[in-house]
Amino acid sequence: MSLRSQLLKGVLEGCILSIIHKQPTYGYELSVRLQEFGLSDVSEGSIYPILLRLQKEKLIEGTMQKSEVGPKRKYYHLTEHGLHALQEFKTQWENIKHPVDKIIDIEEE
Amino acid sequence: MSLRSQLLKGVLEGCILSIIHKQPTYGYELSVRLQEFGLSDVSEGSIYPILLRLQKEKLIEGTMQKSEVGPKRKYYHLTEHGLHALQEFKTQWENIKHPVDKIIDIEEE
DNA sequence: TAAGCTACCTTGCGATGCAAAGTAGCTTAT
DNA sequence: ATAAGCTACTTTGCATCGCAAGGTAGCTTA
Repeated sequence: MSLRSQLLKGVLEGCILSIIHKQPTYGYELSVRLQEFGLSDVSEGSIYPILLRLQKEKLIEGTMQKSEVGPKRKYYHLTEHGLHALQEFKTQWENIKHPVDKIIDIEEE
Repeated sequence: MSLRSQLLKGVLEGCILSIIHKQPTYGYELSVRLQEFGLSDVSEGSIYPILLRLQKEKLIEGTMQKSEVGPKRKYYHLTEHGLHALQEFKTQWENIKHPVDKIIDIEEE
């Protein structure tokens, strides 16, 4: 398991919550969106289990909808509970990001 | 296991490498240094296993040294291999940090 | 001599990302 | 028609990591 995969732990879940919050999205599109944002090579084997887990925890809800150009899609949207989880993620992310950035830049002291 | 713990995966190891690189340090002091930087409540149960793992992977080397005010301390310093690992961590951290910050801030689009 | 700090080590658990393998609908080329 | 290729979702099991919990022991001070 790569360093990148370790660093993504918890992060990926938060990113998915954030993207879905902005606009209801389905799994396959998430991999495209993540790539656009710079998180390339996030496989479906990562995304779908997260979606199922988030649904199980009642943070998101999914509904199947017909597509006019392909197979049916499962669109997910955030619940009230999921919104809180997103805010909690943002807080924790900032709480870690700032110390880490400081620690990384201690060379020019 | 908390969200914070998940977000720290891989991160803590990188931070420890960075602190040791700046100046050879021993385990107990690391918990103090991390706290000063804003990573509070990082327990010894997290730090010592990481140090042993890093040593096993030849990224750091430790030597026992007498202290004039307490028990002996095991000071660690980075190896050549460890310096490469630190640089790799910095790169990966930036590669993830920037996309995540973008994804988190998509609300005001 | 007891308390309290310093300093180190070990074990086992829970959570997560992810590769791998599978199913199936739809579109386009042959 | 039918094969190829894309879209789209699911499941299983593994590897890894942070960390709580519990333990050992030296040193200093009350």
